[in-house]
Amino acid sequence: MNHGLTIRDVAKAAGVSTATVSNVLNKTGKVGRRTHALVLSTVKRLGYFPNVHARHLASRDSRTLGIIVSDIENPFFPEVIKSFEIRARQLGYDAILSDTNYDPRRTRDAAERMMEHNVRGVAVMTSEISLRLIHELARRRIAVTFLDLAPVRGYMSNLRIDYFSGVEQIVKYLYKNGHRRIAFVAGRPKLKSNNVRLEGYEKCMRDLGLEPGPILRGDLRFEGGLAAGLAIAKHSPRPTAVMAINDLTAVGVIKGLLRAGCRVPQDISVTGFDKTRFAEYSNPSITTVDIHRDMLGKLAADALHELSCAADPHGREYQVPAELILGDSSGPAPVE
Amino acid sequence: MNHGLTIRDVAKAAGVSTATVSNVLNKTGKVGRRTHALVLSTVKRLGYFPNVHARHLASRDSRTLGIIVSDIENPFFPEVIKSFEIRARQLGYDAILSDTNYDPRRTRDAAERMMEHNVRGVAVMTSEISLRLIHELARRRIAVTFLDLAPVRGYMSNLRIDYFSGVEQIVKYLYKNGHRRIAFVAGRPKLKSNNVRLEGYEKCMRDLGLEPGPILRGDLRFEGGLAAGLAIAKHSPRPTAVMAINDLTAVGVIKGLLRAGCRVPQDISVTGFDKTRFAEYSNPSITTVDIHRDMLGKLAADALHELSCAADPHGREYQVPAELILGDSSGPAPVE
DNA sequence: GTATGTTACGCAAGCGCTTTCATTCTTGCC
DNA sequence: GGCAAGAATGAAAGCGCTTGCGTAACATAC
Repeated sequence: MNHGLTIRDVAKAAGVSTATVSNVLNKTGKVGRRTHALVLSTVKRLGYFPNVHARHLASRDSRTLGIIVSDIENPFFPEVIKSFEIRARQLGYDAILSDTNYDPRRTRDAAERMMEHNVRGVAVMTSEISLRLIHELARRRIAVTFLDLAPVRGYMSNLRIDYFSGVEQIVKYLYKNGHRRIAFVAGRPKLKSNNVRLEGYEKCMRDLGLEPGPILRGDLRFEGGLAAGLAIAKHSPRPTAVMAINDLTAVGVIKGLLRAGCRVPQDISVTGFDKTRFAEYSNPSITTVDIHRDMLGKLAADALHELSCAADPHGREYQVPAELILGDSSGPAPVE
Repeated sequence: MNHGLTIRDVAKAAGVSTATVSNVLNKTGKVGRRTHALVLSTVKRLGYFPNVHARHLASRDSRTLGIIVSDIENPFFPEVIKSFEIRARQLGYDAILSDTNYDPRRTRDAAERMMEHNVRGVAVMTSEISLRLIHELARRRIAVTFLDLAPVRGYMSNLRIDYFSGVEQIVKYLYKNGHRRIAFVAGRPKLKSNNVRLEGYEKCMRDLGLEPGPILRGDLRFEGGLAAGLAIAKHSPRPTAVMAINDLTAVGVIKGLLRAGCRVPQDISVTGFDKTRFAEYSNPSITTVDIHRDMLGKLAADALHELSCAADPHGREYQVPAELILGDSSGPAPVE
């Protein structure tokens, strides 16, 4: 299947040894100026590209980082992936991506793929991963970063999004605008990041002397938001504000409310979370929380680099701030 | 960097040769039942995973397909990527993804990455690729599929989305609803797929005895649509319908129109293209055209598989149909 | 001129696997 | 029981590259 040139072809054409070509390509600085230039021009003239597989095998180092996400179609991930890849490349790594589609079996496959590729590290951005796999990765000394999941250990770092602060900012903002009955549309009860937000909401409400609720079930998607929106419109007494677990849910909630004849934000304010493009492009645009997804990908790559290079790796916790972004979906509570 | 087990460890533990282990793992059928089972259980017990790099090197076959997209954050791509990867895996390939961010230099990098990885084939889903690179790929006998771009040749197939039919369906639908002044918001003039839509619009309009225009410049993104929407609202005589080059543009157009005090669809109908989630989740939801992105990814993988396996490869043209999807952003033309 | 240090380069081993081909083991049959 | 044919297994070469080490070439100091 390989119809390309080998390093030997280049060496022969340049009249040097393969070692010299290799040294030039890897910039080890062991080659003289003249030879260096000669080799480089020969490489270019022939259109030679080194074979990564051979390179990785010989150097016993894949210089590859992996990223496992649960759903590339979830607007949360593309930006994370992009910044991860850009940062990985800057650091000299190749990056490979696996999508698990929220399926534990495919998460297994993804982790195995990472092991087969002998990656230096892998950013696990899904919660469907089993403890067994995590141990397997640790056993092979593959660096790992998690998202709001694991305690830090030798080869494992953790990226912690400050969900609580984000939720707190929303609740306080709504409170300041006169809202007292604030509903919450939840996501998947099994997801830790979801629960953090839900619990944060409950705590903040109580701290302000408000009774949490109603709390509706969602599914992190448009459909769940839609159903919740329809339900909230009929709820009595009707909440004056709805906090949705994420933007997609908020979009659904708004649609449901509009369909039920409620105006947003005049009758009911709605907030989202995550600052996806939906928040900006929605009509009305959505008040949401920016959790800096681009920083997330970059940090993950940095963390993996650090872990995999350290002689005595020491997992760290990275904190990613959350920031309230005001949109047109929220405003003062209606006078009663 | 490699702390894993090798095939030799497995062979030793099972008391067989490495050749036998390899034969078991590759299911060549040359190994007896008893030995087969023994090896398999040993592999499992030890937690062994073969090293892809060594495997690819030795077999001279990467069994890898690549996909190059221009922007993973563009909602057009994630679904394509996903179906591509799923299909590739079904066919026994590893899939690698590169994002070019619309940058010709990064497109170069991406193509080089594909060569370094010795991929069997690559799906090029961006138009920033140079002829030189295409030739380089052909020289290495790497199968290629393009999106509405290249003529088919030996190692190259083409996926053609039936944009014309999609545009035609929209124009006829609007015409039937009484619209006579139909504006168009274009994308990037250099993109062939954009021009096909624009020219299709002009032709359809003329065929119906209508004068095309006004034609506004967009950028395929929200911002361009927003500007166009604001401009159209002031246009005199005001169009009763706006066809946007894609959904994101349509979202912007709607926002612009609303901001300028036009109601959608009562005053002006708006249509999009591509059936991204934005179309569905927008308020109002957008009348758009489904170009079956999932089919696109799957077809690309199939096409590459076919090309790379054929003894005498023969590029083909694959046709992907377009389908009108009605939303709430369009309706009868206002009576004048 | 020899001894010493430095730089530039080549030799060759070997990364973990596949694959060819030779060898050994079964099995059936006369 | 002996033998050929076929099935099962192993030995070893080699994929394209990196890298440790050795050597040649040259400059410098005595």
